[in-house]
Amino acid sequence: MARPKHPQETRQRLLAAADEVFYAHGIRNSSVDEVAQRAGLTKRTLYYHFPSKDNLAAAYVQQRSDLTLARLIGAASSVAGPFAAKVAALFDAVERSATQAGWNGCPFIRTAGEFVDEPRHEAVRHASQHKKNLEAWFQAELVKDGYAGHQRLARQLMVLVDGAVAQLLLHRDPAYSQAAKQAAAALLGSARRPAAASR
Amino acid sequence: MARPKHPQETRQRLLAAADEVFYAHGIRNSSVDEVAQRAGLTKRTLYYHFPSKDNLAAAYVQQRSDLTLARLIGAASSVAGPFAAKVAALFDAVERSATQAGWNGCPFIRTAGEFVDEPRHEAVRHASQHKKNLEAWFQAELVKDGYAGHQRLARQLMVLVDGAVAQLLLHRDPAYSQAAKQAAAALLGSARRPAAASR
DNA sequence: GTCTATATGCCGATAGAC
DNA sequence: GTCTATCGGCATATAGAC
Repeated sequence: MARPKHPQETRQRLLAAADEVFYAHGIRNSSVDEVAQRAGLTKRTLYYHFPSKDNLAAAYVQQRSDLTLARLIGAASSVAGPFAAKVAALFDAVERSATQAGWNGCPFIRTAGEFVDEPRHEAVRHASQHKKNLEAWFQAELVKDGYAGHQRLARQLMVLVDGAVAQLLLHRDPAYSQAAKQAAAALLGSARRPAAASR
Repeated sequence: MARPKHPQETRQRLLAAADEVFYAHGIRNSSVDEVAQRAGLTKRTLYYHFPSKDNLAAAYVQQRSDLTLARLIGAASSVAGPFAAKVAALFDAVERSATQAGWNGCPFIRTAGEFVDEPRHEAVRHASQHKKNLEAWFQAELVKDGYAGHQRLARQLMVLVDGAVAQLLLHRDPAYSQAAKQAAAALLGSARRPAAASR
């Protein structure tokens, strides 16, 4: 077995292994043995770096949230022009991920579903917070572009994104993300900026 | 322990118990002991009526699908007038369910998430089929009302329904189903019937 | 048809050596 | 810091009595 000298490296390796295993099979359906083995370590070492499986699961969701937010907002922000164009780019990024091998749905919705009988679980709280963070970014961009009804529009965009992901998981058919993208464009189009509408 | 004489009654009782237990905790996170105990029977009797836990899980999802479709389509159909009004009633029915104690999200999305590493599982197939059945009803109603683009509109309605349910599970806030209902109204309004638009 | 009792295996977490 | 070995519990599924 490999024996890294620096504890932070070992911790990161365990987190990377947890990400693969938990995302592939679900948290409750994975064992800490699987995670440790994937990291090339033993269970006992895992428990040296993490106090419990629940704590490891929470760290996994938190790390996923950071990476996912950076990827989604990055894909949207890489496009110049109005907010509607950025939203279209975000839906395209979602579709690209979802059509790749190994894609297994939204880890945050899946975590909320897995631990529906433990709503206070730290992993569930991180999952909810992730969605709130994306919604807050939507809202800030809508305000920046002068949209009226930014609160409702941001909620509708969240509904469209998560609805598209749910359908993609159920049917594995990109037609649903296309439909969601068009719905987002229609909603943003009909709720034009008041400044533009009054000119 | 109660000893019903008719096997069909016992089977139904086990199915009712499975519905409660599986929906409350998830399928993989429930034991057949829990289900049998909830039914007032023993595990051995459960295995007399069902060949395996997987088979029981599939029967649970199938039964949930029948009841859910009847309830949703019934709530929509109880409203007179155009299809848009029926859709609004459907979103209201979803919100009423979701704000009741014991509501734990969409069992079909949750099942697809739980068994994401077993996509051929019978329970997963029933869950996908359930969504396809609701989408087919949407499409038939859209055709009946003379909407153009009924295929895309039906997909968008599915995205909005499941997106609303996902947000309701994550945040337990009916503002998201309200937002989804308004988005559905806006999409149906801007995609008016070609007959009405050309008159 | 329903029961008690059990086979067999995996789980999360820990003891103690080095 | 990482290892080998193990504890106690619970899982699905089955044996055999009545």
